[in-house]
Amino acid sequence: MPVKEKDSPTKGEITRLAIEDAALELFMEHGYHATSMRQIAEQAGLALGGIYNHFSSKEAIFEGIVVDKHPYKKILPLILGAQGETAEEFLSNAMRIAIDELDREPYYIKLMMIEFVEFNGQHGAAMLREIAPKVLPVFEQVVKIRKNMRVTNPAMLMRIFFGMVLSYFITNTIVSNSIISKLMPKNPMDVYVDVILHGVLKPET
Amino acid sequence: MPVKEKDSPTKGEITRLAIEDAALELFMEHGYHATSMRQIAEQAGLALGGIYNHFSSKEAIFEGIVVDKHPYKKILPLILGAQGETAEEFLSNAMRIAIDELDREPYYIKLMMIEFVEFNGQHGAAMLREIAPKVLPVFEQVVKIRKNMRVTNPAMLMRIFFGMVLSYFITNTIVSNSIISKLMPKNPMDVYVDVILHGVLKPET
DNA sequence: CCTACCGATCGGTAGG
DNA sequence: CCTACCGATCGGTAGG
Repeated sequence: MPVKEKDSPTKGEITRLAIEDAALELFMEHGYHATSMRQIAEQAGLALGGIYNHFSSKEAIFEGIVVDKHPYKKILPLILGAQGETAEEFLSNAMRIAIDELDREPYYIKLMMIEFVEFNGQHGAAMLREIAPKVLPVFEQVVKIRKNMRVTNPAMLMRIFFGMVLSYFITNTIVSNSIISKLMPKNPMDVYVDVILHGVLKPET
Repeated sequence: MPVKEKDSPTKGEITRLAIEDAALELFMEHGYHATSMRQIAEQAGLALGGIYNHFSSKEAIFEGIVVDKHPYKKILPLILGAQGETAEEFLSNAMRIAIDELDREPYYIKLMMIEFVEFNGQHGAAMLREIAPKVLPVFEQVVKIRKNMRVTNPAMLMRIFFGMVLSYFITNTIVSNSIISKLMPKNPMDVYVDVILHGVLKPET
């Protein structure tokens, strides 16, 4: 008799995951509409019809990925564990953690952009409704702990933080395909973190 | 005899423009691959086959739009004309001009993202090769005029400037579809401009 | 610039 | 989970 592990995935779960992984890879490369169900099936190692035992449609695969692969589940605990003494330390650490993690698994940024371009942000708004209540308190804490902040609205601070990470990744992709990458400093991430904290100007002393 | 205006567009040019405008609208709504040549033809008011008198393929339409509709032609002169006395004034003005213009014609941000998602940034790198030499000198000037800047690398400053504008728009779209828009300040653009100049922290005085 | 057509491929399903 | 199939639609073209 085989040992029955409580949390070992069933065969169905394995196949479902294989389909999601295959689809994710193809979506990343070509976007949603340019990826066919036949390509996904082949990449996942089963026949076209087999997919429909696990997902009711192509869009259902996309939605499954958006939910199952969301990186905030991994990133949020890391950020919560990385409290610094000052708000400056905390924000700096948090931003590095987020960028590092997304650098290691860059798929999600692109997934968000696919959603934006090919679905007009339908799933994105729903996602935000789920995540915002969990992430917003972190920024409320930051604003409360450190009194002398320029940005005191927690939602706005969250937006700037998130937008900054996004902007780092998009410009990073554009720049790395270009000759002007040679003109960049070696540590663009440090510069980004520094700018969000202190701005591009030196204070007038 | 009809008066012959030197710069009045020919009938062919008018049709070509109508095709580009129709395609742009559809690309904005559904992305590239989800838009069909038949939809473009219908929207432009001609038969499918007629398109091929003006464009050799669907991708050629996209490339035509990327070139013809590029907003830097409109934005760059405005920015050059808006010199402020200090670098702070100049950067602040430049960012407002760029955001205002892109707000009035928001198509281009989305076009860039379509390019990123569905073409993996192929045309984007080519575009950058053309634009960077014209825009980079502006930032070189800024860095030269104002000595006490935190970011002294012109290419990096350009990247941050461009990324900031991008981040403003993407987060703006996400937020405006969401309940958390109520939590935002009334002037998010002012906050954005302030942050890029001075950071989220107040200086330690 | 349109009509009528091409082969290819699409998402999805029936039946086993 | 696969085989074989469906109708619909795709980008593109020939011929006028």
